[in-house]
Amino acid sequence: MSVTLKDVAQAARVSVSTASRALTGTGLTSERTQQRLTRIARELGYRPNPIARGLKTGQSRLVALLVHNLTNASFQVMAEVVQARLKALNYQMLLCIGGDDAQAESDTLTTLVDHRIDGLIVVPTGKNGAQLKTLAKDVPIVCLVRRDDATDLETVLADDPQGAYLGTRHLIELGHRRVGLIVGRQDTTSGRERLSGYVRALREAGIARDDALIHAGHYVPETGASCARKLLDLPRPPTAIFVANHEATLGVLRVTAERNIAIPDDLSLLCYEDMPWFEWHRPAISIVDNGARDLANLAVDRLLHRMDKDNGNDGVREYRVGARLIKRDSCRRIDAPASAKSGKPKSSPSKSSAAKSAKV
Amino acid sequence: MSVTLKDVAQAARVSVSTASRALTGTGLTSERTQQRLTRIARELGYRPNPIARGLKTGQSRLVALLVHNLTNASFQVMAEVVQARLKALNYQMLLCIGGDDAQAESDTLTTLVDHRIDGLIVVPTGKNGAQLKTLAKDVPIVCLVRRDDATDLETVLADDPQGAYLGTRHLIELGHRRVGLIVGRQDTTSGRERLSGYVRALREAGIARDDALIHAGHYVPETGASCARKLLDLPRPPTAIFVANHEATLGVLRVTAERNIAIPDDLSLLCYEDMPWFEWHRPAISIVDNGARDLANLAVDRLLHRMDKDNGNDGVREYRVGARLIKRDSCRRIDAPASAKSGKPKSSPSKSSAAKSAKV
DNA sequence: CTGTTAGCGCATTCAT
DNA sequence: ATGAATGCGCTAACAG
Repeated sequence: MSVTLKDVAQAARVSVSTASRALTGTGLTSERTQQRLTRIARELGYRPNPIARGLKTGQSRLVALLVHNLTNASFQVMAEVVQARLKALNYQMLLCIGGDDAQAESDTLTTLVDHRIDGLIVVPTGKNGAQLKTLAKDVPIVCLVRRDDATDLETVLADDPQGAYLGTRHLIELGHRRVGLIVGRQDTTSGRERLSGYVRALREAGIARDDALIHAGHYVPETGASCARKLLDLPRPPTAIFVANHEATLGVLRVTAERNIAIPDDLSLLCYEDMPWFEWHRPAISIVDNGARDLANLAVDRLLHRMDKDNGNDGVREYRVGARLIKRDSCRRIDAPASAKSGKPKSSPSKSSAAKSAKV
Repeated sequence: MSVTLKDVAQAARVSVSTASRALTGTGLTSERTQQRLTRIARELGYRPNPIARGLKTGQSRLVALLVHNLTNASFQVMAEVVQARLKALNYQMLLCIGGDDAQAESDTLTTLVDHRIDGLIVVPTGKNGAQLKTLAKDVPIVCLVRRDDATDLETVLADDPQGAYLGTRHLIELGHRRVGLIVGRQDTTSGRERLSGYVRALREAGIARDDALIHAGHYVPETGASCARKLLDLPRPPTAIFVANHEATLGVLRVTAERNIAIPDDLSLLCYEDMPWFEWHRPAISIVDNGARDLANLAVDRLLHRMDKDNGNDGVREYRVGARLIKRDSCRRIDAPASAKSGKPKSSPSKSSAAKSAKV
């Protein structure tokens, strides 16, 4: 079927080992045979068999990325980035989707090491720490986005405390004193950290924390919808909502639409993690950018580093990729904390007539 | 490092071959040793090495999916579906992203067969037909979404002619006589077929085709924006736009927003291929569902079929997954083809008051 | 610098 | 029903 090293060797009248050395460029062959072999190999259309090579070397040229899904925009760009980076280095990406499920994660992990992957980037569920720890002895692992507290693996995290802080502070600076927060499950790193950033911004501004304004939930649109309703049904509803649970954003928008709440006129909206359509949306949605692209790149960097030299457990550390506030059009300044609006019409005719007040 | 078959054999005091037979369940061993070996293997934590096995059998338990990107919602669900299906069968998915680039596709393809993938599902660019044809001799291949005309590979397509027809007819039935079409590049299967479906619906309705209403372009949001502008700047702009170029949808929405064109009051909008946020959007966006999930499932089915028995080139055929019209809220009935509207204000209060004018 | 030998872990042929 | 032997394609000692 396909030409093997043996074929090349025979054609060149050398031994297989010489052929191997020449083609792998170990520098242990004469310049001449090196070039000759290379040429012959090319002519014959020789392609080394990674399987055979892998059996010998214990390497597979396979690197796995384990994420929860491909619905989350951050995971999408991470997958794209990782795959692009790896391809450039002649690695193939094994993309696995764990659904944030402990069992699925566990199964996948064992299968992956079975396949002798050369490296792994994983968004851990946090429930298979022991297993991860064990596997880490055999294969370089980098955790991404979430930390697995039961391990001491190299980890690349978003700076969620900072991101949530920046976002919240932004809203406060715009005059909002009642900022609703819809955040992720508190058993996840990001969920907890974003809450903490929010709390800190409040504290710094001397605003009392009001737990009625804080809702944590699963990473699904429905969470956004139900939490938004709860917030808006409050006797004194928030003037701004910070949706720090990416997936929940859709649900929140749905509710504001249902209730004819104009953004940003009636309510300021700030979301976490960018999505392609956020900036095309009307109004363009302001966000706290978690830096998905940079997170992925850094994770790859770190993984390659550990794969390269066997940097054992030395220098295992945690990295943070800073968050950035990207102001678009979904947050507005408010003066009067509540009560009647001054409402001068805004330049945006299709919007609620109350628009203008936003500006001042 | 890890326990090998040899270890198991030794522990069981049998030969490696017996161990192999027992564990692979060839039925060529006594029931007793079979069970005994299984038990011992489990106790020892034996995991077969796919690399070694692959070297022998020529199989890798690896199946590749080659798509253009992960931005397109259809590709996202396809990746998720393929990966889920394969995982259940103990295959790993190699996800490759070709960017709709001929060179990248070509490179990727060779790398994949190097890795001895057991099967391939590919959304072809259409520019590497010869190569695909060659590879198909070595590995089962199923084309997805696009056909590569230079090959005779098993292909799973969306029923784009039907989908575009259904969508266009729907708009016509709502009273629209001037339906703008923003469609994909005409050098792609789907681009051509969607145009043809549109044309057919027009013809059946006795509406003359107006090329000023038809725009084809690359699969990017910018296409949608520029094409939408051209359409809306027409002396007699369309009363409905059918965005049959998925990626272009964002651009179209941007323009309608910029211009304060209310949907569906001023303009009906119908899109192709679903996205999670379409139904959360306000107004919820009506779509022609290409059936991404079913497409992927069928592709996997066909691939498995060919992988299973070596069904050579027998029964190579093309499959179509029917499209479905999903009516939501972005299309409305119009009565007067042109002129002043009878304009009953719609239930959508937050929309522009200027809405009407766009109509004429 | 090159050829010979050995073996990675496993499946499979051929004996028995 | 089982063991011994062979080789998948390649790399890596070990000699020369």
